[in-house]
Amino acid sequence: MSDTFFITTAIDYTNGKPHIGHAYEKVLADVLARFQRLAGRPVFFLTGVDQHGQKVQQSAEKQGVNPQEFVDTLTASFVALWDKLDVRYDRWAATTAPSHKDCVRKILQRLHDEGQLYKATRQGYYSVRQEQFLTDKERGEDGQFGPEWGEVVFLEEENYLFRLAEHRDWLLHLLDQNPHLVQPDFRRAELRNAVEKLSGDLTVSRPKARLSWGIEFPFDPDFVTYVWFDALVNYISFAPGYDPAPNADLSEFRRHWPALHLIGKDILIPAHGVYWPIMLKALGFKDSEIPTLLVHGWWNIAGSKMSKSLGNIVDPDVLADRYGPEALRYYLMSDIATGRDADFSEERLVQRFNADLANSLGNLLNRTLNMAQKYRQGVLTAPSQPEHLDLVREALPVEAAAADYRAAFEQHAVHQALEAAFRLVAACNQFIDSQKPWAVAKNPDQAGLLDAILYALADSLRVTAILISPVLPKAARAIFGQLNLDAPFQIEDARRGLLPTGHQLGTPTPVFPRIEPSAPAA
RNA sequence: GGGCCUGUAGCUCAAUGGUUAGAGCAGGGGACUCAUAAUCCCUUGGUUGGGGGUUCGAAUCCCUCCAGGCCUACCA
Repeated sequence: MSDTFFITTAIDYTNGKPHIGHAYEKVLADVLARFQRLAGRPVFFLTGVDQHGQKVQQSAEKQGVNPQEFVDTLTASFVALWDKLDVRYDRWAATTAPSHKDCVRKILQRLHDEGQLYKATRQGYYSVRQEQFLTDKERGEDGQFGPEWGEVVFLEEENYLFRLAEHRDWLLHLLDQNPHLVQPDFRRAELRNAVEKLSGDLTVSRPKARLSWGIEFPFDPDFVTYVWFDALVNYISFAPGYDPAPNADLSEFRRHWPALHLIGKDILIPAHGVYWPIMLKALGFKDSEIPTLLVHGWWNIAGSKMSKSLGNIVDPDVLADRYGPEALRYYLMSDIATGRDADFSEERLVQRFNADLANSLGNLLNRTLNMAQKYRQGVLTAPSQPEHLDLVREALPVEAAAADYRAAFEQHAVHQALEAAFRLVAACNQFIDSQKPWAVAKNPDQAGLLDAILYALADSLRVTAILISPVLPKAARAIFGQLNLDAPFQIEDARRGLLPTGHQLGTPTPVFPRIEPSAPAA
């Protein structure tokens, strides 16, 4: 069992610019990774891009550049966006990297040697224009292939196949024995149904004459590998210490593996739920080394799927520029339940930012620091009287919030974790209004009470900053700055009473300036 | 055609078969002045998609229909 939290995302296909779905997945992975770092666990976060394949080859030809140039340009736009959104990964998986190609070839060679790959002839109808085999799905009402396919010819083609079907029962058994392997559980049910129907093996090659932009088979230069043994393999080829040789020393690899694969619901079946575990099994992975799949939902636009043809693509780059990267991160994490779909709304992004961040948390920080400066020159005194300690303990549920927060994160329920953090914020605002520190300040006899109130508020803000830090790392750091703290964030410190008497607070500057509704909209 | 998921307040979501279905936001009213025209209090708002059934009791379990989504399949 590994001690590292190894998280991966899907690697994005470099045939178009990143959209909001790409951004959501990477931010979610980043947030889960940051939470684990906060909890003191070693983290390895792998993400990247899938650069091979026919669409890339075609798009590059259309632009008159070579495929590598084409993918380099698009890859740069992904890298720049993750940088802008503060997605902090540990390694970048780009499938044209020599080390990756080398690993893929070794895996293919090994599976070939062990009889898991075989060559077979396939025949069927082939669209010359689309450069793909057609199934009966593509037939129209009249049983004919429509004009969109252009010239359709009957073709016979040799290809390599991977022995998938023989592992079907193993996979069924594995899924039944390890319910946690696919989350949420309704996705597991879906996958199980699909596995039960599994029949036939998997084509893993394309003849080079038809597709040149790919990894060549080491034992047959007439073929390149087709997506599965290229893209999926990134999870191990870029993992620390993996070596596909049958008797390799995998001790370093095993300190990291197995991974938590964060994927979208569109690629669970068949790629990640069927092909990938069976590929690993064929490579000698034990049942306990099969990775967990965390399947997330989609952001719809006004109830319908985001798609190029509908022209409703949401550009995360534009949103980050318009509202700030952290406003976008907060919206993406707070307004969807992990695993479910949600509706994307720019208006709602603004609403949530203003309500939660500007009005509740930002204003709390501001009013707390202002009062501390006005009444105590920003110097804190820890409460000592039992009645004050009791008052604060009863009013501000610091430990409960932290506990709920952790429990939510263990289930990857980021939105619930944020809710827990904001329950503490709400309690602080209520506490201020009920205690009326501005009135207490007028009575010198109540100096101890005022100190206790101000201390509890500053201390709670410290805890809140820690709790929001996985989602809002920059804002959390800014809050720490105004509290005059520079300690690293750690979940262990999410408990009350860690500020020393005499601690000098800083002065307030709005961390979350309200977004005015009149601001330019889409 | 088969399978799976979803449907709860205007919006986003909660409710091991068990008080009168809750919370946040939005809407309405009020209070306060430390604060980013913020905050706090009160409040409007529901045939839990429809219809049957099981039960002392159903948002929850069963059947059926409707709407949306996803997967899958060689009927014509």
